[in-house]
Amino acid sequence: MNNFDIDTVMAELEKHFTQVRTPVVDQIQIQTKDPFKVLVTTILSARTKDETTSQAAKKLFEKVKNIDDLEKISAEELDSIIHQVGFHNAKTKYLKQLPSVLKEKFGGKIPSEIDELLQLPGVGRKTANLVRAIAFSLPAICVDVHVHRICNRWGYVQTKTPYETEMELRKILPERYWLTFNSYVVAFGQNLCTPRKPKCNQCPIYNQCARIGVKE
DNA sequence: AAAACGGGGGC
DNA sequence: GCCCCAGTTTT
Repeated sequence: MNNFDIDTVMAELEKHFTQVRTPVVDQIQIQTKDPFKVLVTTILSARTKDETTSQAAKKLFEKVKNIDDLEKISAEELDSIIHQVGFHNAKTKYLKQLPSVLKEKFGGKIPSEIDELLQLPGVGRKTANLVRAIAFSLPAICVDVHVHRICNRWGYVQTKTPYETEMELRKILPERYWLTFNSYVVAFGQNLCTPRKPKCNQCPIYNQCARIGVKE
């Protein structure tokens, strides 16, 4: 039934989903690993499509390249640039608060620890972990809805909340997979292992999966 | 624990 | 038109 083996699963995910899609921050990362840009992009990306986030971020970075630029830009202009991302009213507010919080608490530098990142406006656990992983190449497990759903579906964890999933994965997921896990699982979750009607008949790891909660 | 925030894309 | 969505904050 459930022959779940994380090495087999990761090998299959690498084989099938490396090229499919990467998080928007990875697209930005091609150009820079600048923690400021990674942080801003990641805040903008919350529950927003990558393509939309990417367009807004690129436009924004033409005018705003660092904390000082962000401090100077007016809320109106900022909003006009990022209006196409979802929740832009809240995100405009967060970005306007960001420079003062960074300067007062962290000496104007982007912090790399989770507890520090969580003090920034608009940054929750998912964003904090993603910034830590992408901008600083430090161990982090980024749990979004895909990771939470799929790890439970596999039977790899049995958890109620994304936070519990993160804590459990910290214990059982080999650290060599931490940086890539989210990208692969998200690509897998978008293309095959969708919330409803997953394409189990096409799944390369069908025999690894407990299919908990899957209606076929 | 539940509601609120929001525009974009698939069908 | 309707349904879904790579979260975080506020009530």
